[in-house]
This record gives sequence, structure tokens and C-alpha cells, in this order.
Amino acid sequence: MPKHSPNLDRVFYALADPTRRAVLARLSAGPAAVTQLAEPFDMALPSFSQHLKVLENCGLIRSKKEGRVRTVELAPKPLQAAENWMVEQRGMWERRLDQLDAFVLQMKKEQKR
Amino acid sequence: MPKHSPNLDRVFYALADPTRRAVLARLSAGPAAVTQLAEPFDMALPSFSQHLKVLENCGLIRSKKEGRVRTVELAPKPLQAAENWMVEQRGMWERRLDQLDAFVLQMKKEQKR
DNA sequence: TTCATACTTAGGTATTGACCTAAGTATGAG
DNA sequence: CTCATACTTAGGTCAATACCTAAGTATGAA
Repeated sequence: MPKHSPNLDRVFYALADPTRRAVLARLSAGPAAVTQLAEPFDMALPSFSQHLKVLENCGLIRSKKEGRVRTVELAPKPLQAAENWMVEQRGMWERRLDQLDAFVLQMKKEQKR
Repeated sequence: MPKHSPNLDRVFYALADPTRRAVLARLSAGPAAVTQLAEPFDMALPSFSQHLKVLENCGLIRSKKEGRVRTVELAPKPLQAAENWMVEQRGMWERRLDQLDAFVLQMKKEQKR
């Protein structure tokens, strides 16, 4: 049984903000520059950049600066590893975490309505 | 596209704390009283109760007071509805939210190690 | 009735997070 | 070289969170 997982803390924390979830949503359609990403939000750019930092610090996105432009994308590796995991896991931990998962899915359902 | 989902905010926020995740874990083994749940944690009872409030406010747990004892359990209905949802959903929203989901699963994998 | 148990309420501190504005840096276009 | 673009850094405000201790309430046992 894990005592404490800073990674999990940070990921869930990152997902708890609607701006950050919207950024992830937009990035699922492909990479984008910071200013481009920020455009839909009624927020000063420095504030928006803080959100990107949160997402990057927990590994959900990554970015690369080319010239003046920082291009942001979803981090790819965790996604692939996760797919494998879903097939492999068994046992009590799995069942238990699936419950958490189910709750998350339920909440997403409500968001969709 | 959803603008803002307080529910999702609250659920993810609740899951961002290791104490609260541990409580959910313990509750997956069955209901328990507040003091019983609090016992493993090096924390004053009022502080612990705050965590329970967070979990209850976002619907992850529910509780009933019988006599002096408040018994806490995982909330059952969201779980069932979520199972149905996983089979039904299609489209871009689904793919996009699956990505979020996959990230969560990856993080859980890391927690398990 | 008296006391212990099982919380609950009240109130305080310290840290963190989400925002802002203003000013700075670095790059690319003209 | 000059200027606009695309951020980035600095620094400040305000609210929310995670703790705490101390004191309260309600219930059940003796």
C-alpha cells in the first residue's frame, strides 16, 4: 500500500481546474503555441502560463521553445503505458482503483451533459 | 463544449490529497466509523473530519449518524451509472476524455509500484 | 446521574494558488 | 537598426486549504 504519491497528488490537482482541463482538451486535437492556447481564455498571459507550468510539472504536457514560440503538446508516453496497464492489472488494488476511476467517469458524464 | 464543471473540479480536487485517497481505499473494503477511519492518520480529528467533508461534498462518500457514531461508506450510485457510461459513449469527447483517463490510470500504475 | 465516547463547532495560523499589472528578454520581420 | 511579437519574470493581492487547540454537544454505559 502506498503511503504517499506526489505524482498522483499533482496530476489530480492539475485536473481539478477547468482552465487546465480545457487546455488538455484542446491539445488532444494537436500541439499549439502558448498564445494560441491562451486566446479563448479571459485571463492575462502570465496567469495562463502558470497553468501550463502546473500541467508540465506533473507530466501531462510537454513543451519546446523554438525561436520566440513555445509549442505545447500532450505528453505521449504516459498514454501508451496506460493502455497496456488497463489490460494487465488484476486484484484488489485494481478493483479499488477502478472504483475511483468509475467516479471520475461519472463526473465526466455529467460534464458532457 | 462545457465551460465549467464544478463537479469535476471538486472530484479531482478531492482526489488530489493522499489522506483522502487513502480513506477511499479503506472504504472500498467496507463502511467504517469516523474515529476508526481516522486512526491510521497522524492528524487531529477535526482536521480529519474536514477531509471527510470534502469527500462527501463532491459525492464520493456518504455517511449516516447512528447514535454517537457516524458511519461512512463509498457512494454507490455514481459507480453503477459510470459502468453504463463506459459502454455507451462515442465520439471526440470520448476520445479526448479517454486521454485524461489514461493519464489517471498511468499515475495509478505508478502509485502501485 | 455521572462519566466516557464519538464526534462537532469555533476560531486561529501559515501556506499555497489564482489572479493581476508592469517591466524585462529574446527573436524575427522590415 | 528598429520595432512588434511571444513570451517570461517580478512582485503584489485575495481567497482557500490544511492544519492546530480548546471547548461544545449528544449518546450510551454503569
